[in-house]
Amino acid sequence: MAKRQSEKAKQRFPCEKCPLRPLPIFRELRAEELAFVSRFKRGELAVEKGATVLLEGSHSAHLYTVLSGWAFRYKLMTDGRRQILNYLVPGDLVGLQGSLMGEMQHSVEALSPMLLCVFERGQLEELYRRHPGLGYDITWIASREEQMLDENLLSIGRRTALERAAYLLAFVASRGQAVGLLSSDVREIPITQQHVADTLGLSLVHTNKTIRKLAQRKLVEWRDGCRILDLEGLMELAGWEGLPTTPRPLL
Amino acid sequence: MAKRQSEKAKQRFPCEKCPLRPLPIFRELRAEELAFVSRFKRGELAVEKGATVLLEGSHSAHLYTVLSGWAFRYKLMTDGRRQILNYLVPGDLVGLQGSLMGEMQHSVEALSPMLLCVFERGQLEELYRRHPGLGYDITWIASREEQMLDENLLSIGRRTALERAAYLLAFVASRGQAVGLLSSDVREIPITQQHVADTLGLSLVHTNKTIRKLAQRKLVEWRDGCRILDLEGLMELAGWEGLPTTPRPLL
DNA sequence: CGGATCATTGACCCAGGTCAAAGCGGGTGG
DNA sequence: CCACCCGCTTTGACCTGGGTCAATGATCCG
Repeated sequence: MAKRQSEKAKQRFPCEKCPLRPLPIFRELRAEELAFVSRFKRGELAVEKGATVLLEGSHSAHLYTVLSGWAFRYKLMTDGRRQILNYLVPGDLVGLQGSLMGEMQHSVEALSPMLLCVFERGQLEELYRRHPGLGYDITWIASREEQMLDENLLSIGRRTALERAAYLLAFVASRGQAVGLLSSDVREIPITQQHVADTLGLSLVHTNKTIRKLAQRKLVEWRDGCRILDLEGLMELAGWEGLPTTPRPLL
Repeated sequence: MAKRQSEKAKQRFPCEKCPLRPLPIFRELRAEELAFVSRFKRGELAVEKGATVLLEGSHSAHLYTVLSGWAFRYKLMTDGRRQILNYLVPGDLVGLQGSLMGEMQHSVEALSPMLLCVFERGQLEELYRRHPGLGYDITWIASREEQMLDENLLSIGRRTALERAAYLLAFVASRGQAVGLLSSDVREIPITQQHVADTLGLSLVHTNKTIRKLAQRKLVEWRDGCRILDLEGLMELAGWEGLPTTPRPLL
């Protein structure tokens, strides 16, 4: 029943048949809102693994939603120290800060091949004007990001290395799972130990030794990225309750 | 032309004569928006130093704006470890997360006597519907909080103890200064070294030794709270550019 | 005067950092 | 098919930034 793509095929996934929307975690949009989002969408952008989606200091004219794949947000210090701030999975907004405040204060890099829905920054105000409900949704999404950052801050500030690592892997796996990035087919989170180190504020060497301990406890397995063996075990070790299950807005 | 206060005098600062609004950092509201905010406001709440304004896990029916005073947001782990997430100064929104997602995921405590403007959570949707511009402003504020958290995360994750302390004090001082909490009269930030420790993810003892080093360098002075002697020096030590100076929305 | 709350200091210890050197595929050019 | 390189992981040896414990001051307040 797949509709034949136009020659240009800019949009392989029109919003009306968005593969994400049917997922149970996403709140349904009203018909007119969906129609608006659909017009709001400028096209799709495919990026390769390792590509920089947005660069700190830039003034991108665009705003994105992740359609598929993994990415992460990070900041660099002038001497090269890197801090990963959060991970991005399908349904997440990319570049909202830049859209609201002008300049990006962090960079975004793809962890895997990705597909992004492209929106125009300038039309955000119209979105708020025409569909306040969508504006509310965007605030909701920003607020949820804030919550995740709070928890990450708690983690880096107050958890031990082992707890931190357990928390991070449980967190990323939960988020991936919620949007279907992890399944019985695909079980790996596409990150390296360097990513983990730069997220947890640890050195690469110590991160390796810490992950090794998690592996000894049969909580994870590390071959070609990270595979979670025992999500509950990780959560318990970290003292983490898990993600809220409330349905969330999309786009 | 001042209107006589009613006997109850719930509102000593009606929005029209808000002492904050005239400050140069705040964007001006249009007349009808101001009128709406004014009706949106339920009253004022005075809390004492040390009081808990909002508690993690609660479902407050209210949303606040800080009118005067200092506060901080924090999370606790079950075993008592505390992580301070951010500080609040006049103009900041308190409890937005709770309003959007239901349950508060962090607590808020007053660092000094405070005055808060009280709004009703349930009316948020109406605000978005009737005044999309205000909705946009709220998203802007949430996004700015996100930026601050990003920077704090970088700090805890990648800066040394000395850099972290310098960053924190410069950061809090800058924010206080921007809204007139610090002046030639009042020069102290009302925090204890325990607060600093719980913000930076350090022990109290080490925090003390670190602050001592900053004092030796004549960057700060610690008598009865923290007094900043050399803001530029702190910023340089931390490798921090300072707060954006763009005008921000209020309420 | 007795108790609180904070700040300060010294002695000692350990989690995590740094340095250095291997492993271990996978890709690629010869 | 082999040699070599590259990106990533793993391990060991050693060191240090920051933690823990314990005690002492300094104010303030009732």
